Amino acid sequence: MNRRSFHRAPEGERRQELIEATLDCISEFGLKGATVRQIAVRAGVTAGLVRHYFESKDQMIAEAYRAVIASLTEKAKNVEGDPTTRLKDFIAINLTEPVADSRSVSLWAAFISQVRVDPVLAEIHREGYLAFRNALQDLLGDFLAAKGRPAGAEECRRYAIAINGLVDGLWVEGCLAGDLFREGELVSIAMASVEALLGLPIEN
Amino acid sequence: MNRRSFHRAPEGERRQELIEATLDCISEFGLKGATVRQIAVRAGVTAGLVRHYFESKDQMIAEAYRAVIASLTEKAKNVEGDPTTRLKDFIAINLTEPVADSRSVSLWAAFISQVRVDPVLAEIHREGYLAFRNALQDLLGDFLAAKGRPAGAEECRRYAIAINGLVDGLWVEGCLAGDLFREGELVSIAMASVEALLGLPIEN
DNA sequence: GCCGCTATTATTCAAGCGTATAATAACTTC
DNA sequence: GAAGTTATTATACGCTTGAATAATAGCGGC
Repeated sequence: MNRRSFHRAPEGERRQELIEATLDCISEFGLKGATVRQIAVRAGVTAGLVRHYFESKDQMIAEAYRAVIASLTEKAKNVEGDPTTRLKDFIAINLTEPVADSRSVSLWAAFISQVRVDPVLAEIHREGYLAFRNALQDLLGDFLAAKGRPAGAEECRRYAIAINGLVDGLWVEGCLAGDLFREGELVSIAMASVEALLGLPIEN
Repeated sequence: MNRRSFHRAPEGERRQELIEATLDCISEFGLKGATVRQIAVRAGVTAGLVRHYFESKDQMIAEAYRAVIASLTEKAKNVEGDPTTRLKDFIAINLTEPVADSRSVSLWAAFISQVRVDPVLAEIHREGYLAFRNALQDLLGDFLAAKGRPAGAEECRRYAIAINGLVDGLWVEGCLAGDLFREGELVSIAMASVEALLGLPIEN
């Protein structure tokens, strides 16, 4: 009975592979289908290895959630250019692949559904949400100032809440039932809606 | 060894109790914590009874999802009065308890996360989403007509998509982190946003 | 080219899972 | 109030789960 041959991977690399495999399994089989064994198969290793890299399955799940939030927010937070371009890009990025796809929303929903259950995940969620909304709030502050209509913190906050809600809602709808919308339709609706909300054109 | 005494409930009533217990367990322990045994404990019966009322656990879960969608949509679809009042109530109802609470969003997210996994749940989701959005679309058509600005189907569709996204997004935010908002703040933001989107006051 | 370290595999374990089956207690009917 | 029906309980079965343990194979240092 020969053992499988294997490759000893650098620690960081292997951890990342395991987390990626975890996310694959959650999106394809749901949280309860993401078993240690299934995850190991997906990562091309045996189940025991999981516990060599993570204290428990729960801890690995929590790290996987951090990875999801990072991938959902990093692209949107790194927009560059003048305020108008950054606002426009922020909206478009969040409603276009790869941020907007069915895998992402499945992962997002799976973790959201655990926020009430697991305080660790609740804390990770809150941090991510506030960081995202604050980034949008700053973006809006810059945009309004550049358009010659500077707004106070409270006004920016209300705009940020509304636009964040709008973008999130459209993101979910588009991810879950993309075939109900025409190509680029959600971005177009979002752009027009934000213009109406702010009472300003998003043009240079 | 004496058996437990028990009460023979009417079929409809017992089914409903089991579904309600299922939803309680999902919202408190997550989908994977909603085991047949746990659900039975919550319903005050023994585990075997589940299979007397449902062909399988999966079928019971699907019926539970139908119940969730019904409870999320029935209140919003049954608004009454003139078009302006109905639109106003539609927004307020969706952003106030009992529709807006953390249990609801946990349930919603748990099922959403399974839409990719289970085609049965996917079909239930799509029906519910379209019914909800179409109800909103009709509401908007009536409202715009009453305000003397009748709109075609395509225009109403775009408004419905945007406002549905806005309300859904705010609903999720409020349910997950209600403490980040002041009392009535989300309703107020939503109302002002819809007025801006439509370019009309929501007043009689 | 051997040695030592440890990442990885293989195997095992108790607990919990959904489901199947048989016994029985509660209610209906007459 | 006895008989018949069936909703409900109790128990058992085979499988999967997350985790623990022991054996081993890959690899860097010398």
